[in-house]
Amino acid sequence: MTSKSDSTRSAGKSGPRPRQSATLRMVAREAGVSASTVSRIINGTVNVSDGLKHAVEAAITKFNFRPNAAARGLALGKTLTIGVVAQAIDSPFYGEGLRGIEAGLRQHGYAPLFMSGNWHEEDEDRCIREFIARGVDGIIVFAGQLSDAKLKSYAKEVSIVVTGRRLRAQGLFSLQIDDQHGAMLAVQHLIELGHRRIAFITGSENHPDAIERLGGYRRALENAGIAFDPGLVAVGDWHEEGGLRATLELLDSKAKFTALFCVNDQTAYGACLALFRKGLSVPRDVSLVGFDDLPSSAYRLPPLTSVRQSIGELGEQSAQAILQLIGGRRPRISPPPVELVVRESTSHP
Amino acid sequence: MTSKSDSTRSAGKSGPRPRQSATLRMVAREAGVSASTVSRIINGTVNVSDGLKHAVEAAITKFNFRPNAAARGLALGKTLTIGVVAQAIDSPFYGEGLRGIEAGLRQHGYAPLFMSGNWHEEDEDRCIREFIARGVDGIIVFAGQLSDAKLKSYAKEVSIVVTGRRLRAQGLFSLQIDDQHGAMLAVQHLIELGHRRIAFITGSENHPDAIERLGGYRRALENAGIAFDPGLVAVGDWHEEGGLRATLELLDSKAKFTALFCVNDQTAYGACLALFRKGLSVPRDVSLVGFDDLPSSAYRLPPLTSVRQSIGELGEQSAQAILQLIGGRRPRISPPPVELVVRESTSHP
DNA sequence: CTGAAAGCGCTTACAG
DNA sequence: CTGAAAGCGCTTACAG
Repeated sequence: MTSKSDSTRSAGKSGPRPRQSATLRMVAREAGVSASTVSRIINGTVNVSDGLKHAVEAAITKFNFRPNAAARGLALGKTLTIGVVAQAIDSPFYGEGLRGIEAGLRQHGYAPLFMSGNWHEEDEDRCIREFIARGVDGIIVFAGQLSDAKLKSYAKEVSIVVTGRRLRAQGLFSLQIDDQHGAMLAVQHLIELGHRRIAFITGSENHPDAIERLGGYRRALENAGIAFDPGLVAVGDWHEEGGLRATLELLDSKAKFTALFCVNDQTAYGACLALFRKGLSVPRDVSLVGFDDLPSSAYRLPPLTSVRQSIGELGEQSAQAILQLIGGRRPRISPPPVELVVRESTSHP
Repeated sequence: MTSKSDSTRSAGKSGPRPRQSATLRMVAREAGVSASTVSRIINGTVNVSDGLKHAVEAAITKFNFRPNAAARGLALGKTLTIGVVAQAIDSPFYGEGLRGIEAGLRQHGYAPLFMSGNWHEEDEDRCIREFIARGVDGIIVFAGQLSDAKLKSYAKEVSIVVTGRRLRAQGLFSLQIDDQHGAMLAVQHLIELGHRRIAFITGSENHPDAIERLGGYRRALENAGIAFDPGLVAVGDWHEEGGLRATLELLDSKAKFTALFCVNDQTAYGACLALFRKGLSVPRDVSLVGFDDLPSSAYRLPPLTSVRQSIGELGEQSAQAILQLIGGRRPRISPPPVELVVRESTSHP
């Protein structure tokens, strides 16, 4: 960065630290046995006398020995690592799912390797290749844009669990929350309150979750004998900004509505601000429902009615599923239920 | 889970998939050279004729070869992996930093291994041990509770970059945002608007960031000749809930204040709801300032004035720093600046 | 029950 | 420039 001579000089001062942790051999010598024996004791693949066991354990403690993961991985052909294609590691919504994955894996000695797919097919593809190169034992694709075909093809090389779509194939398991049902709960709630003109802001038009939620919206209307009006649907971007923009569009279009269902909470946050800017009050002028039930949603003004999906649980289930798949078992797991959480952003029209 | 015979049966049907990716040897044979040569070509440690190079590249493409990371790690003594002790992988604030780390590392062929420390000394400790066992090349401790002594001690085994505190030691580099300055910006802004009775809600009492921000608050008051009143300080928990509770306490205590500075945005969200519940309006009755400038803060009602710290940039810098440290260079990096973002939650008293 | 040996897939001095 | 060989640290049939 600065002058070359300078960086060279400081390199001389503090060179790279040697990684000189203890090895199996050192422990074995200390305990007076062979490396094989130590290995077997550590892995519990043998019964030994208490004395020996104690001696080995003492040596392990003394050296603070922990088996080298790379060596073990190489010998075993597995790494106790699961690659996780996270779409956006900083998403307020998905984060909880990643946490669930982490928790679910840890119980079994596995650790997740997270990489961001950025909702971008190419990036997700790169992640998966990288994971395979790193020899992960399995991969969890937490939502995303990858084509079903590609996923199936990778599943021939490595076990894969994918969330957010329905897909069956050898070595592949999918787990999906019932988006359509969730959307129906939201819209039915509005209908029960007496609303007839209910607008909807979707995420992106081609996203499976968005399609499912739109489907639920339409079905709920239909069940109530309310005609679907395309003029009441606007497209956002899953974020606050899109919600703001889409709501302004809806408002400008002069379409009349007394309630607004948003494809997710972030969109609803944006919608809220748009309504505020136009001098409209929630829920007095417009009832508002989101989807996801983000932690913050209970603290909005007013607290937001939303559809809760336990994404954390979905993460845990994904972890279980991939472990079962790796173990050669076909997972039998059904996704966590969705549930409507009624707060103060909805009322009678 | 279910009946034993059942799970055994399905195991028979779809056993664990073999990981049979190509090896160096296969590529070498295909290209008609030795494994050494292929290795050298891949690593660019040799100049070869174009013909040979093409032959090898063709073989690599044909087999879709990617070097086995465990083997390479074992041979090289490094893994191209950096362990990251994230406190809460699902935090709306820190997530952006993790993303920055990921981006910063990728540019150099490194990948992060994230684990959650949960703001819990024991967990953080476990993470670090696990990382060392996995042979990571370096560790980034992204904030947390670990004692300085422990950190210094680990730094003898592996290079460490830690954020959120100031600490110097061999093999260790720390990076800290200027919390005190940020807090001063916030409080000065309130003072300039004409506020004299300014309350503060802190996070946890012993957290370094909280202490620094409290310090900034006090200094700004002092600079303006306003006496510090302990009755105007309440303790939250960094989350909405604590902000809500602390604000109610403040309100119930009958302490008079026209402005409220919160240790972070999530706390401010909670405060906002508390004020609303008490029939107070922001900013008419109380001006409100947060800290962090979460993406959602621009979409609060009203949009929240906050102190922005570029946590994403901090993540990137941490990545650069750890790579430099590993390379034996002493990092020269100064943390990203803080900046006040004025929105609509503050006004004259 | 336990040890010596081979092997996991790569890299890199060491010789040609 | 290129190959054969040794070695990274572990696990696990294979013999005793």
